[in-house]
Amino acid sequence: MSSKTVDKALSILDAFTVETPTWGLRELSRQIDMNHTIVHRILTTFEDKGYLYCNPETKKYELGIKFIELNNVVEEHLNISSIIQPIMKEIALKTGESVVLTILDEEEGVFVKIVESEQKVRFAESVGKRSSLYIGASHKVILAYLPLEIQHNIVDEGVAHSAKHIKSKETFLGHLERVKEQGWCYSEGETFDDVAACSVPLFDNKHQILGSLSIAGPKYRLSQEQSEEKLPILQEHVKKLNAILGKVNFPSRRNFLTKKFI
Amino acid sequence: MSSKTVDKALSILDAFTVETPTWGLRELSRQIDMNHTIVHRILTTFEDKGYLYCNPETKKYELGIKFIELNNVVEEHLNISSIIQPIMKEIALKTGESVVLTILDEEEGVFVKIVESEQKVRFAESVGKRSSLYIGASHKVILAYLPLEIQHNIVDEGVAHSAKHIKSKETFLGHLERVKEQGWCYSEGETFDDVAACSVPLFDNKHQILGSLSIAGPKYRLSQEQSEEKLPILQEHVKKLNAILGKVNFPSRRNFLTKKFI
DNA sequence: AAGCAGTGGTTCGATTATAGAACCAAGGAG
DNA sequence: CTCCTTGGTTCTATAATCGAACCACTGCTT
Repeated sequence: MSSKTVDKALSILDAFTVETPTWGLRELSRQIDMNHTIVHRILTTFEDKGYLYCNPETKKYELGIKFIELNNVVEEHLNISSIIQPIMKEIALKTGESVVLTILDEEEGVFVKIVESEQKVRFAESVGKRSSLYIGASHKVILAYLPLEIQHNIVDEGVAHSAKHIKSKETFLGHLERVKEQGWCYSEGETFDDVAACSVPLFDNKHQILGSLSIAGPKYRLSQEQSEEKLPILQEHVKKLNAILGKVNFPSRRNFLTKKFI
Repeated sequence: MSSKTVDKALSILDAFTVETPTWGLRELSRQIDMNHTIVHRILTTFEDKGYLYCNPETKKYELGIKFIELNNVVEEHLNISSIIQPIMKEIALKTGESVVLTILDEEEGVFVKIVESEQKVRFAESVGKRSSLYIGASHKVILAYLPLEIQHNIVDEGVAHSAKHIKSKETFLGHLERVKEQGWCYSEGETFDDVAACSVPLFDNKHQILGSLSIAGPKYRLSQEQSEEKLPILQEHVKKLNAILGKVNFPSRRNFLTKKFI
């Protein structure tokens, strides 16, 4: 049993996105189809607690600095800035490309950290981006190490959305099989047009997939051949990283696996 | 009027800190003195909504990847990665020291972004750190531009906490006055032992203080003389930044000012 | 192996916080 | 001035919450 009130409160929070970062009271209550009284009460509660900020001039609400603090709690707990980011920086330096850390969160992949190369291609704004596992090398390499049943479900979902890079369910599942065999995945223009990526898997201490590390750059600089040249650098560092992740008990987020089958 | 239930839910969230990032059910309900039933209901609601993750082995709860997403919404809205961070990188490159962005949030200062120098001094884990305005150059330079009444309150607070760098209220207020006159603040070993910093103020489009930008490094490398040599670089870039912030209408977080006096 | 103390989690009736229509006051737009 | 929309408040029927008592399980001690 879960709390109706808190559930509503979190639905309200969910409305604050990169696309719509500020909301007026009436506007928001219309959007989520709730009485404005309750939206008002919840918004002021968030504000009192420092979770939202209400601009006194526009009377519009936006997410508070609190979320920068909470983000840090998560990053520290996942050892991102202490362990993972230094390795990402090294890879970025040696390959000259941006490095992306993707984490499996329930049935989706989230870009959790991006270390940009010196070259002027901006990815940083994609941190926090969440998407389904059938699209992009960073996500597909994760999918390749998940149970077949999950793969079927997610590929079905991709087919239903008529993803242009999926020719047929069978060929795509075969592709995933090869990805798992070779231990890496390359893709071009799937998540972003003109961007290519090469990804390798990350595992926890029980050898379960928990995410991926990718190098990403513009297509013209990161063809399949070029990325295969840089692959050994990526693999070498990820080997180190996986050895560490196997010890520190990185908290993987894969409850959907256990829950689905109970 | 604010929602009792949501208020409780947020108090529960507040328990998840860098120091105590995971909680068991009973443990947490004892800590915040709430019946474990209600804590359980709220925790599962957060979990259902992806805000918390429950480790199926330890049965302990921790903050979810969701907060990385919400952090990004805030950072994008504040133009941090698009506008501020590039300028911070340039300053870090030219001065060779780490650069810290501090934002005034209600009556406290929060380290919002840190760009580290190549030198091996780690600050990144301090992102999200929140503290009172009487300590550290980054915070004091903000305080210096706040109304005198606020300065009095906060310095009183510092005296009450017997902060070792405050000799007397009067000399400290005089110090703040000089900081405001000269437009920058230097400090040594206040926020962290062995760390010195030099800070300049950031203003919004109505010339109200909204934060500060600092260079920070180990004392031995950043004496007052050395930091004054690097000050022009900092000032030059912050001048550019302030010109931009004056246009983009950076959402300042200073409601305590307006609210206090109504 | 029985007993105990600790977990996480659930049930259900009494209690209490919430929901939402109706209401202000204020600010544009015409 | 009127109309419309805004943020915000009031008040009571109603529905969600509270919390004692409960279960099942685990690990420790006797």
